[in-house]
Amino acid sequence: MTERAEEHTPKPVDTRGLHFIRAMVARDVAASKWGGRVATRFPPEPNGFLHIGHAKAICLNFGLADEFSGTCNIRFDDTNPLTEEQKYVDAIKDDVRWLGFEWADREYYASDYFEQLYDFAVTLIEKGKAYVDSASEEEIRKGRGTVTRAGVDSPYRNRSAGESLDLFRRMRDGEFPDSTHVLRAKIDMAHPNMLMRDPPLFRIRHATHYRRGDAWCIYPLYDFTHCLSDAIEQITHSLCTLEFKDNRELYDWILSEVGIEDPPEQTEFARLVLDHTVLSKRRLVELVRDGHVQGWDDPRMPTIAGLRRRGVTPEAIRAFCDMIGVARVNSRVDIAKLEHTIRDDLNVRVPRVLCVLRPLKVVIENYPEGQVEELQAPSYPHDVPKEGSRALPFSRELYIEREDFMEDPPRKFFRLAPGREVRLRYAYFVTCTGVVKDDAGEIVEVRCTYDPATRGGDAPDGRRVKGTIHWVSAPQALTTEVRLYDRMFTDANPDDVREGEEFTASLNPESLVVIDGARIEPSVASDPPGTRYQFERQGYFVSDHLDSRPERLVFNRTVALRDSWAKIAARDPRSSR
RNA sequence: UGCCCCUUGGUGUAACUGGCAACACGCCUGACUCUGGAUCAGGAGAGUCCUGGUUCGAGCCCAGGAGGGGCAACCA
Repeated sequence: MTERAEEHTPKPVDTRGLHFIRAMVARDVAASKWGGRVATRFPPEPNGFLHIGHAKAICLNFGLADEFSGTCNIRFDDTNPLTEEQKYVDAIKDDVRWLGFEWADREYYASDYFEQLYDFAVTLIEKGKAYVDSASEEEIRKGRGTVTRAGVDSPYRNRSAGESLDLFRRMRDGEFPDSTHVLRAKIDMAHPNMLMRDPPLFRIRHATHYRRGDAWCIYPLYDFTHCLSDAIEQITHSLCTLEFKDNRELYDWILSEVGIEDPPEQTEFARLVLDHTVLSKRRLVELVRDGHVQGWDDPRMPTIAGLRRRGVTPEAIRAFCDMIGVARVNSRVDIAKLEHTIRDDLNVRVPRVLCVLRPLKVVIENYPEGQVEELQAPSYPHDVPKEGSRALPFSRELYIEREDFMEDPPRKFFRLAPGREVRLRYAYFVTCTGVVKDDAGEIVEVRCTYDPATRGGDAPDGRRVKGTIHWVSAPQALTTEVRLYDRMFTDANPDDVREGEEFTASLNPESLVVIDGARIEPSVASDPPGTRYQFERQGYFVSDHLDSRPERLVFNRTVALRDSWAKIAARDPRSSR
């Protein structure tokens, strides 16, 4: 509960269960603060791709607007011509829309406010609250002092408003090279908050801006731009991450000095930190630049584009953001939560299909050679309220998963082994009669017999089997490439490294395992790229929207299924040997 | 050696103006099952960073301490 929310609360609002920002907004609305209006904004800088941390901010800002019948703007915070590009604004808009949020015509750019920002700066100079400093960057940095020592006034600090005004105008006119002058707020060089020690407001940058071209050669800095952009757009609740906490004092100072009425208020929340990945732009850039991944949309990346290519749905991401909540505590979220929301969503959404990742040939000795029959298989399990089915060809030669057969099985292994009977999903019961090995002793073929009476997968005599395994018919199956993605880092916190080590030290060498000769049932042949499936007993997969071709399907694993057998095997060495 | 923020099961959060710590993820059992999936039922796991204080009563209030984080770009 914040002090300011409290003083505006005429009568108690039931805020139980709401996170602190929703509670604050609920109180503000009840108290008719800002006339009961709620206006938020999502303000990315177009200098990179959005990641799941941004998704948290997007869900928060757009979500609040929805919940309180308010508005949420998208605003590009584009005040640094050196780093920003149009391609990033396009990608960002695309990602926000994909996540399911709409800003209608409320698309804004800080760079559209340059003129107004300039005028506000003039106001400040005239009030004696800002001055042009002609010291070098080096001198200014030194003059700022340290966290434990006060800074010292610049020799230019007391120059007249008239002189500063003149200099500022000439800065704009392009008379001076970069870094020769800078406009600074005049606050207090001994302020305990470093940000209040006469922060720079406008700097000279002879650089072409991706939107404004060469119209400007002075550019406003974040602290000056952000609060005023919020004010211009009449934002009420300006939400940002914790590291901007100290900036709030400056935010309020500027709005107050410039005379903004009913100013927006900044509230900070903890940014998302996710296990087994990195979310800082710097780190993400390094991964791309150094070739550890194939690009910003590499399915291992925590970017929206990466998650999307990985097969994650926007609904899953939104559910995840709901689940993790919003608070002021720096915390680290278990990636299992993300995986859970992904499975939870995909489970009721996507059709089931049979795909054998690592094929092992099976010959059904008593099945007529050359015969092919079609078996009907439902696309969804009974507990998923969806309709659909497809035909599965069955023949004498099949493929099963290599790991579903063991010549000498351990305890609790319910799959195929010599003498054992299992069910081929949707098909028949088969019993293993033997194996064929190559010269090296490797099993290259499993021999079985089938029980024709179990067609469809049920035994008329009520006989039961412990295992059901997936399979495909060898002649009809499609050979595909399957990319198995896993968490990008083995360490929960890649940045927590030993002396002299890079964060890349814990890069997971198996974050991508490419399987070349997987076999999938033919029913998927003509589905469009980007179609999602559950490969039964394996996980959720999506056909890669860039690389998958009708003649060469490529699938990405979104997330594996929960695997309690793997847990048993890992826990009990005798079970897995 | 300054200013600011934070501290609740393994993890993320909740607990209206103080009233016997709840939910989710994860984990473990069992049931069910043509996915070792899903579902269902049950369970373990914190006494709320520490020490004092106020109070009939403190996770919530007060004091002191400890630990974590942010701040010294003409980045955002």
